[in-house]
Amino acid sequence: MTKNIAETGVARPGQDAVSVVAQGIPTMNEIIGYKLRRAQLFVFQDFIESFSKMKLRPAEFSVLALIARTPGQKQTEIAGQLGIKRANFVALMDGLERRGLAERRKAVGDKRSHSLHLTPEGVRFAQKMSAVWAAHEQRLVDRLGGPEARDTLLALLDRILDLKET
Amino acid sequence: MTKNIAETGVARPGQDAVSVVAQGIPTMNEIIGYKLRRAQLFVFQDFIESFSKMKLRPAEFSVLALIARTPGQKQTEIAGQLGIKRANFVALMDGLERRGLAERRKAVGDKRSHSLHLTPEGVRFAQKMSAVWAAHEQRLVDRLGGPEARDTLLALLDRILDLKET
DNA sequence: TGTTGATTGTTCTGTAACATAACAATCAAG
DNA sequence: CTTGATTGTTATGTTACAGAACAATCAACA
Repeated sequence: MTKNIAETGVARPGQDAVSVVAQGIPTMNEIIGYKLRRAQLFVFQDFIESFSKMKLRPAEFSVLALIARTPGQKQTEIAGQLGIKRANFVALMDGLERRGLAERRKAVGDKRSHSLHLTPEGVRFAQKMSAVWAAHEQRLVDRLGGPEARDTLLALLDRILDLKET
Repeated sequence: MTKNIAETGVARPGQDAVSVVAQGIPTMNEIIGYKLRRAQLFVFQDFIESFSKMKLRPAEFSVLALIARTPGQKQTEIAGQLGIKRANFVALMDGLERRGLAERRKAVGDKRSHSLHLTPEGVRFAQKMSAVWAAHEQRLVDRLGGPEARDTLLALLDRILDLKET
């Protein structure tokens, strides 16, 4: 019995030879986590480029979107919804406040907490922001092959995320 | 005409009141990049916990898997396939070599480059690694609802990644 | 009322991932 | 043999993220 290339694993190194030790070892294409990470990196790349002119990062976008939709929430609430530690949220909010887009107001019933709101300029900013985002999102939908494909993707991602513990 | 809660945006702050400024502003659930990131974080979390005992991080896993499948490739080649800068690859490979799992050999035709290989111990390690990974991956497939759902997900992620720059 | 334990925002600190620039050794091509 | 590109490496900086600790404030209760 003559050993073939795959068994020796020495010929044409790095070309298309596959070693014997590859038994049961997955290809990168089969790994959900890997594909997920690459796709997320690509999407974020497009997002960041889309917002380079507005100087807005993904985390800042999500904070503004949340405040715009339901103003008056406390810092911990917003941070919690986005999975951001409240310690790390401080600097983020500082930036938005310094840029005059959002502001902290003393919460009425609780002197510890701050309720978050958009400034008038922040409202205008959020409108432009949404338009830029819509173009970005449309680009992704095009790549996916249509709105149905996007819905399918979002539903699958929800299956991974839903029922976190149990 | 009486203004309702949504129009004033002041009543029951932070509960279910939705401000007027929310026109056109997306919910987090509609944002592909956001869902993608949350899902990727969740999957990596499960991955990291699965490999906490073996002390193996995702990047190290992928490097070992790549070397196992096609040994003899140069550092830059492996790094390139994984999207890792060759500068950052050095420390990663140092770690694998220090643990006796992989090794750099002088490439035959090129005195600059190193060809990467698994040690005998690295081969055994890669086998166990694959078993642990299989369990992790199966957990994800279960969440997704079956192998077909996984295939659909991977296909959709490929659509995002393929044809990078037209 | 006064005390105790939890919560909120904050600061400080550390770690890991990632990018960029520069360098010596080596290659490849004219 | 010279010039320009490539390989691995070091050094450095930036960013995201986690944890501990703290003062101010709240909520509950003896």
